[in-house]
Amino acid sequence: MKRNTWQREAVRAALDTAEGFVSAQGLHATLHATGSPIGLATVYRALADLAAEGAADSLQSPEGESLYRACTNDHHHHLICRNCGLTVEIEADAVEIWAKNVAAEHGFSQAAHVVDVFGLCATCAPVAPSPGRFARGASRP
Amino acid sequence: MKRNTWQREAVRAALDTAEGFVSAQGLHATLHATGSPIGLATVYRALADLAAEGAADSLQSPEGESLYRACTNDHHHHLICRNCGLTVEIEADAVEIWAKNVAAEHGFSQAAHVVDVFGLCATCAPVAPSPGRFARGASRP
DNA sequence: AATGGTTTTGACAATCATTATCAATAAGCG
DNA sequence: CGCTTATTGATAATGATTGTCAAAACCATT
Repeated sequence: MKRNTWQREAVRAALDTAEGFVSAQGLHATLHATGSPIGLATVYRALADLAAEGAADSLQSPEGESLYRACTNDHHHHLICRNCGLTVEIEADAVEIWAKNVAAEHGFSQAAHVVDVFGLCATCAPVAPSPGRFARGASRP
Repeated sequence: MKRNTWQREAVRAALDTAEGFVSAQGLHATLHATGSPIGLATVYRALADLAAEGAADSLQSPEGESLYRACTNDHHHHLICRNCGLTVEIEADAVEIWAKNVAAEHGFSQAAHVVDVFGLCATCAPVAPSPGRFARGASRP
């Protein structure tokens, strides 16, 4: 049976509050900063559960960290500033269809896709390109 | 000055030979298996160099491992079997344009994108879904 | 072919995110 | 309230990747 604990609620609340994507480590740090004594392992578990039940979605930053964000439950992709982490949700029906088709054309089933765009947002574009949390090169366009 | 060493050639050759994407660890294991005494750190460095100079492209498996593949130097994306690692190169001009546009529309510059489709290939679809090297859920479609 | 200045290598330690362990705790049912 | 069992959390373990640094290799030059 699944039980409701204040820890899980805390993680869910912190996720809802967070702007853009956050790492499990970052979320744990945030929670601690607000006085919550929640354990790190618990944050990982709660995030994994939320992602599994569709209440959060996850992606990997180019450095390989897993990032999570509260999910509005409809499918979308993300435009992420590689300097400040600002995230914009983008809808892309065209891409959805394309992904499904291209998989089918090659005999693939159960297709999942990773479609995310990293760049510099209008605010960060002028500043020095200090490699922030979202730096290392993805597959080059 | 950049120097040519047999180690770098070995990595390049092993990459060319490999089917689909391989991890640095895997490539190192393969090289050892064929008798090469190359060091693990060297494989990492060689792969990073190859990726930096555009001779290889890299992506992250859903588990967060960095995977590399010899690059044919024109830009494309990948359709990857999450069970056996079979990789199909796919071209997607439409997606290229879409990514560029969506970034521009939101004031983003220097856009890079991560567009890869994971699924089960025709061969693996029937077999039991044993979670192979490419298992954990990406952003759900 | 020998020399010398630099780059590269490789064994190993260090780092860092994530997962496993397992006794102690707390949820929810009766 | 008491019992059963899922959950927590401190810590150890894991596993990929990167840093360190002396020794070896590369290559232009002599």
